[in-house]
Amino acid sequence: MARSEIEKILLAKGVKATPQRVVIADYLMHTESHPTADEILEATSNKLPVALSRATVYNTLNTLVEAGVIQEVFTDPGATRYDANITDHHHFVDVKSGKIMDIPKDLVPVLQEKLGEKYKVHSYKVTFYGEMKD
Amino acid sequence: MARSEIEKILLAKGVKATPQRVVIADYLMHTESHPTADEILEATSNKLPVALSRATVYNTLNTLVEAGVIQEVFTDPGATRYDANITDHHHFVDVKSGKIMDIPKDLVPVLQEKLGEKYKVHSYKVTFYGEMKD
DNA sequence: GTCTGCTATTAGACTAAGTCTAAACCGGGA
DNA sequence: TCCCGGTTTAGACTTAGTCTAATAGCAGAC
Repeated sequence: MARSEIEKILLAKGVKATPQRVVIADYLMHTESHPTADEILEATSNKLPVALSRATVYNTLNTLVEAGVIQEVFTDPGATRYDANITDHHHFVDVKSGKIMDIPKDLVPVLQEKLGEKYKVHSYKVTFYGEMKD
Repeated sequence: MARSEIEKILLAKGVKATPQRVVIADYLMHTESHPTADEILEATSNKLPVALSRATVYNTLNTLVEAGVIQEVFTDPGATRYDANITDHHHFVDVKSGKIMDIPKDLVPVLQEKLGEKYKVHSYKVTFYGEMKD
């Protein structure tokens, strides 16, 4: 994904494409991992003439989440993780390595009507815990 | 559930039944909510002649989780929540109030074999987000 | 071009959740 | 009784994340 592509995505979502935002979005869209804010800070700081501030990383991540460019992932305690895969999907956590894998939505049957009348379900997330076989 | 019942449960799980532990387990087993450590601290502090220390609450919760007496719930960022319902079950988060409801396991179809050969699933949790109808 | 005003970025103070440490406190055996 | 292990404790510490107030930078008006 070229740099200008990312600018287009940001603009299309109503977010001004500043260098800091482009660098962070670029990093997230090219990683398979689900990094924390600190990992993002470290990974992106050498991509700009001046290192990003911690506050900017958090500001930017929150802005991108609100704009629907990225998603937050809550699989475990501690740090929030971020995911540029904004299609509706689930997660698999490898309990040995802590690695998180995306699980396509269509592997899991539709669940929202399972709860019955009392609950109006907006969305649901499945988190699998286990081990990868290799 | 009588106080002595809780002592029995703790002992059966190999945990010494100190007053602090009994009070915390007792509170968790009698609440429908999914309290945070701070809420537990506040709710239990008047149940003993001397208020519990924060460290004790965390120590105890971790001990009880390891012993399988209670479960941790990760539905949102911020504080970890605790649940004395240790049967396999899922959660519904009311996005308006933040309240968390238990969803019995049998409302959700079996999912562990859906991922195919590559993944060995130990467990999975479904978190529904939406609104309660009243 | 330059003024103006808004938004973004920044360093660093601050808050909140949780862990760690070292000391004191038990309670059950020898 | 004394000892010894586990438990509790206050408070220091760590870490994730927010807030604040100042600065930087850009886009439009003139």
